[in-house]
Amino acid sequence: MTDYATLLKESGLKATFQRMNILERIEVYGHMSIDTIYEEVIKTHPSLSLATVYKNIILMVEKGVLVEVPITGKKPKYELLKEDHIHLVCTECGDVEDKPQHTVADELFASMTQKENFTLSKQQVNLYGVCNYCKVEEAS
Amino acid sequence: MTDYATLLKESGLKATFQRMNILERIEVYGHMSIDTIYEEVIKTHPSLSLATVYKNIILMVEKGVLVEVPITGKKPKYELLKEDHIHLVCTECGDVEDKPQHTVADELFASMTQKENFTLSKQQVNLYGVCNYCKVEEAS
DNA sequence: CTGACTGCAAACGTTTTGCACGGTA
DNA sequence: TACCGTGCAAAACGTTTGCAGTCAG
Repeated sequence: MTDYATLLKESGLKATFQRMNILERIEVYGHMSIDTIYEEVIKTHPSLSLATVYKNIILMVEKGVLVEVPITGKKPKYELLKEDHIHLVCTECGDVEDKPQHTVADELFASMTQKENFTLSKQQVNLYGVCNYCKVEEAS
Repeated sequence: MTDYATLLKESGLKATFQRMNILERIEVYGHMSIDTIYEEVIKTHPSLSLATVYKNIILMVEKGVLVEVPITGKKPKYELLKEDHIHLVCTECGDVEDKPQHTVADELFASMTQKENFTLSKQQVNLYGVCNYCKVEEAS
């Protein structure tokens, strides 16, 4: 459980209830779209405005509190900035799974950064495929 | 230089001038957004409608002629379906670079597919970072 | 010739904006 | 108290849709 108030203040943002609720919901769910964040937070904070969600997501991405995860054919999702990990993004359901940094992945990063002259940001290594749940669904 | 007419017909689509122009521009540029496709094609085909571009991109992605490449914080780009490769996506300028399939990457795919029960589609391995051009820009 | 495709214009949903009010520090 | 942040409603924007006319096969 993160101290959202401190996190926000360290990023130069005021610790409002709206922002802390947004961060708390994202931490619980892992990865959320704007819509889902809004729908979740109004359950406990019904006066929340969708415009406020938009403004805050943009702001918190700029400040590096949140990270945007793009999804093929769908709206992007947002997660808290956390330690390096790989995203497995399901092309069927859009679900995002975090996987710990992998030694093979490290080699790939080193190779790309050195040989290809392209500095990889490890927070954004997104591999697209079909998750286990959707594989089972497809078979039926 | 691909035979776009045959490619389209094999996918069950009529080979219209609009579609062939769209495919030709995408092949030349490598990766394009809807806007850029429209702006490019009207240069040689001024009566083209933006709605037609939307309809055709959606259709050709469905038919597997085109592949959508999601870009953090930007609109998606589209490329022709081609042999397996890795996408290096620049988080600064949004530019996409293709890199040939890498032996290290193959190991990563095998690992994810076997251990993690997640079937990777090799056409969609997108690594985000900062390209060489933007690195030079940032330094100034 | 016929169904698929196009272009237009309107409709739609999402995101952004401006502003008066309210809350944090 | 001062300013940042919120909520509202309107505006702007990107995308989709319906339809009448056109074209590829």
